[in-house]
Amino acid sequence: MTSDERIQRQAEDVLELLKVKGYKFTPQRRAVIGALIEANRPLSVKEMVDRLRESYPDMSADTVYRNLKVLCDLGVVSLISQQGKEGARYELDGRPHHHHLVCVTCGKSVCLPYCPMQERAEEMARREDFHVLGHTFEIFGYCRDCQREESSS
Amino acid sequence: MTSDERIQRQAEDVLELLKVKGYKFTPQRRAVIGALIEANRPLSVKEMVDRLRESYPDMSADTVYRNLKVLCDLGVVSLISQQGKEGARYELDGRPHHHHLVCVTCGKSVCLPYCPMQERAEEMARREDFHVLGHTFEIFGYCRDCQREESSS
DNA sequence: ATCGGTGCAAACCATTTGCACGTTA
DNA sequence: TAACGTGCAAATGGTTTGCACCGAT
Repeated sequence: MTSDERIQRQAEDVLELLKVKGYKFTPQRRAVIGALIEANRPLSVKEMVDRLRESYPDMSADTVYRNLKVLCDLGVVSLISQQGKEGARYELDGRPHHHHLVCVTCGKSVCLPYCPMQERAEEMARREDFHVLGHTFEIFGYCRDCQREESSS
Repeated sequence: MTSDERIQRQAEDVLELLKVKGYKFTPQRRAVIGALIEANRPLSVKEMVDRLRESYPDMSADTVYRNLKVLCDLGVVSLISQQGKEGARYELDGRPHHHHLVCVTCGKSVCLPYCPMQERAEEMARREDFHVLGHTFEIFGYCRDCQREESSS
């Protein structure tokens, strides 16, 4: 199974899930899902809106927010914690658990197929009577492109 | 050296650093530092303002923001990435490197004297030509108190 | 035809900024 | 007294909400 095939299948899964749960199909909703699939990395709302407006000039940010909320509630999209203030980033779930490298300059993030969560951390949480829901792990710094700009300026 | 002594000494270090760098001492600035020291855990700006207004009823949020910025620039305070939207949290640096347990309900966070950052992650970043500045690791879930409320409601 | 979804505009909220005044060094 | 720091008020920017209309089922 190629990466494209996997992604395509996932798109179908999402659409199927929406149907099952009684959500309607609208071009906008389809486009939001499509944007996340095509990007294959976390996108900020602004990035999504910019991309989407190429095909749907009237696409409004609220619609993107509302659809992201629906997709998060369905568990097919995850909110990546926001480093800096460029707003939140979202990515499609369903791939193996992983984390991110986040650029502090441009905000772009790339996937890091690695997870540092370990038994030791779980146990420390337990000791605090803390009911663990999940965790975040992000490495931040300058991405390739922003290092270039740094040094050339 | 007790924990109190260490903290006290750190307070002096901070004040000394401010003097060296040419910053002025104001009651507000002193109070912001004091609040972080007393809390000994990450505080949100709102929490700080609430505490500070007990002694300085006129304390304004902008002053807190401005002082936090100064302290961050000096490297004595760190911004903890914000889980959810209750605003950012800040904590005094200088203690051993650690991470946090963050409650998704009340936003409170407690320190986790553990760091999962490992050579493997560093290397993956290097492979991406990513210039690492730092990292975040947070475990989120329900704290003791909020579990109680969950079950009793 | 019904009800969910959309765009628009306004509301919100954390954070930042401009400005005139007060305070520290 | 010369900056710097402060409070206030207004601006900013991401996100949410109210509302009337439109389109999917």
